Parts: sequence; C-alpha cells; structure tokens
Amino acid sequence: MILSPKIENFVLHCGEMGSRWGFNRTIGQMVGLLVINEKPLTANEIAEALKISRGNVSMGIKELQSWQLVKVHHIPGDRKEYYSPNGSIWDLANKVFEERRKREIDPTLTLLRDQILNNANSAEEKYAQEQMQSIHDLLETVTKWSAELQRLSPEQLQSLMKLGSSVGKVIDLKDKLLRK
Amino acid sequence: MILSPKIENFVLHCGEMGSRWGFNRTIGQMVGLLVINEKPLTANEIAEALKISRGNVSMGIKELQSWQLVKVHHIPGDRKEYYSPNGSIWDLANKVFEERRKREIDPTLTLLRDQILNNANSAEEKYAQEQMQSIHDLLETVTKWSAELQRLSPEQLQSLMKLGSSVGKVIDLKDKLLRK
DNA sequence: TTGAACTTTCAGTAATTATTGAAAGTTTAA
DNA sequence: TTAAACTTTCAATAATTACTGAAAGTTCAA
Repeated sequence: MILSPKIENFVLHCGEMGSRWGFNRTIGQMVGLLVINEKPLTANEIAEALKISRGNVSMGIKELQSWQLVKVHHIPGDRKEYYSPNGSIWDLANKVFEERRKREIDPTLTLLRDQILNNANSAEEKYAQEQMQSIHDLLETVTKWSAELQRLSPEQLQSLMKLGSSVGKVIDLKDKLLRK
Repeated sequence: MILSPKIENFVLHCGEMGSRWGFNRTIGQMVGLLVINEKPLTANEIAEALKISRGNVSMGIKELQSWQLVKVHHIPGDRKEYYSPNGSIWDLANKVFEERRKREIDPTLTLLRDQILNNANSAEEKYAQEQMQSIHDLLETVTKWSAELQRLSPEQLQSLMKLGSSVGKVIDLKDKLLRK
C-alpha cells in the first residue's frame, strides 16, 4: 500500500497532532489513514503504509478501540480483519471529546469531592478548601453542560453553534424571563 | 516550605493530571501549588515545596507564562520574584482552553485549507478531499463557536451552561422562528 | 488434530521528553 | 565598578514512552 503525496501529507500531519489530541504519533497517523481511505484496511496494509511493525499496529488498534474510534469488518472467506472509522467525522470528534472529558476531568472531580468533605484545620487549609470548591464547581458545571450537549442531535448542536454572536442575546432574554 | 498532607495530596494530583491538561507533571504541580496558596510564592519556595531543582522551576514558570497562567509580583526592597495565578480559577480554565484550541485545532485548520485548494486527481483523492472538507467544516464551526463563548461574560457563560437540558428547546424555538 | 493464516503479547531497545546543576546572565545597592 | 542576590540557560543524564520482532496465542478449514 503506497500513499499519494497529498494523502501522505495529511497522514503525517495527523501523526504530528496525535499527541495533542490525546494519543501518540503512530496512533494519530492510523486515525488519519483510516479516515482518509474509503475502504477498510487490514493491519498489514496499515503497517506497510505507515512503515511500522505489525505489532505496533496491533497495539494501536487496541488503543483506538478503547476510544471507540474504529470498527472491525469481516469479508466472507477472508480471515483478515478490516478496520474503518467508527462513524462520521462528527461521531469521531464527539468520542474523542467525551473520552478526554473522562480522562481529564472526572478523576479530579472525584478527588475534589473527597477533599471538600474534610474540614480545614488552619487558615491555609481554609483558603485551599475554598479554591478546591471553586474548581469543583467549575468542573461540575462543565461536565453537566457537556452531557447536555451530548444529548443533542448533531443537527441541534450545529444549530446551537451556528447561533454565533446571537447566543448572548438568547441568554439575556432567558435571564430576563426568569427574573419575572 | 512544607505542605500539609491535604494540600500535598492536591498538588500531587495536579501533577498526575498535568500531562492530560497539556503540560507535564512538574508544571501541573506548580499550577496546583500556586492555586492552592493564597500568597504568591518565590521560585525557591516552589522548588523546595515540590522538591525539584531551581532550574526546573525557572523553565516551568517560563512555560506557564507562555500559557498566561501566572503573573509576577515584586515586593519593594526585595529582589525576588513572587508568582501567583493569573486570574480566577475560571480565568485559568479559559486560558488553558483557548491555548489548547490554538495548539490542537489551528494547525490542522491551516493544513486543511491548503489541501482543499488542490484538485483531486484520482477517485481515492476525491474521497480524501471530501473527508478533509468535513473535518475542515467541523473544526471551523468549533473554532467560531469557541470564539463566541470567549466573548461572553462569565455570568452569561454560566447562565448558558445552566440552561441545561432546556438548551434543546431554545434551539428548536429559534429554528422555528427562523423558518417563518 | 494439524497447520496455515492470521492476531496479540511482551522483553529488549530506541526515541523522546524531563530534570539537574553548574555556569553564565541580570539587576541593583553601595 | 564591584559584588551580592537573584534568574536563566543548557549540556549531560535520568526517566518515560514508544516500537520492534520473535514467540505465543487464536481460529478455522480440511
């Protein structure tokens, strides 16, 4: 499997971005490769295209499955596994977003809930407690909000995002209504 | 400078989360330490509290300044620099969010804009082109939306987030109004 | 059951990233 | 100016993370 320069360019870029998106270079490349190819690919094709070992592909696929980003196909009479992205670009982005929330926010929320239950026994600890409470409240708001967004249909979400600057007006309006 | 167990616990947790938030363990600890302490700290105090070298603190501070997360104070008659968080918890979260958007989305958006201008010269490339267009559109929507959110006051943002499940209704309402 | 065709695992190693600490740089008071 | 009190830099090294490839595991047709 050989990549056209244009496609290779994109795949390499995904590799460079990989670690920023939450995985590593190779896994970034794998996502790029799967997304850019219409046909599902075998592990050997991936290894060949990215010039990495077969074992590395296996580990990468495992990781991507833990993010729910790939799905496996089987072709009758063929023992190989064929991999493709698990859903549309939109779905993938959503899954990455959700998984990252779990990894980046949930553990801290858990810790803070525990810490806040303890009493402060010095002025220092009192301030610390307050700060932890603020962080807790922020993270909880974000978590709830993110759950709400997940519940919206892609169309509603697009619609909300495209509200653009008028979103401020909508909020002000809602506030005014509530205040009555 | 010695940390109480409760505070140490929090600081160590920040360290563990550091790399998930976009920096490394030490820098995560530094943020935790600065946030949890009411008084601004000197580089030496930070080094002592976290048991790391003075040079490492210097580099960490530099990195945190590039994220705009710390500010420097001076006390008359004292040559040392005192560091504290650059704003409220809310402000810090915002800055991290914004900086990550710059690092995680902007470079890809730039690449995709370029790639989309080229013509596809095979069926494969045509599909690739379409996928790149989808990713581009998604990232552009997210970028614009994030810019809108940045423009809101913290109060408005809180208000929007607390809209919760009713946000769906607001959107539907807005869609209906527009359709007329 | 065998063995061919595949996948996974994991110990060893390579590559990358973070840290130290000594030296160089900067600032200010005298 | 000097030197004390600080900060920054960076080469060497430590720590972490990723990758390879051989061996073990799995599945299935015959």
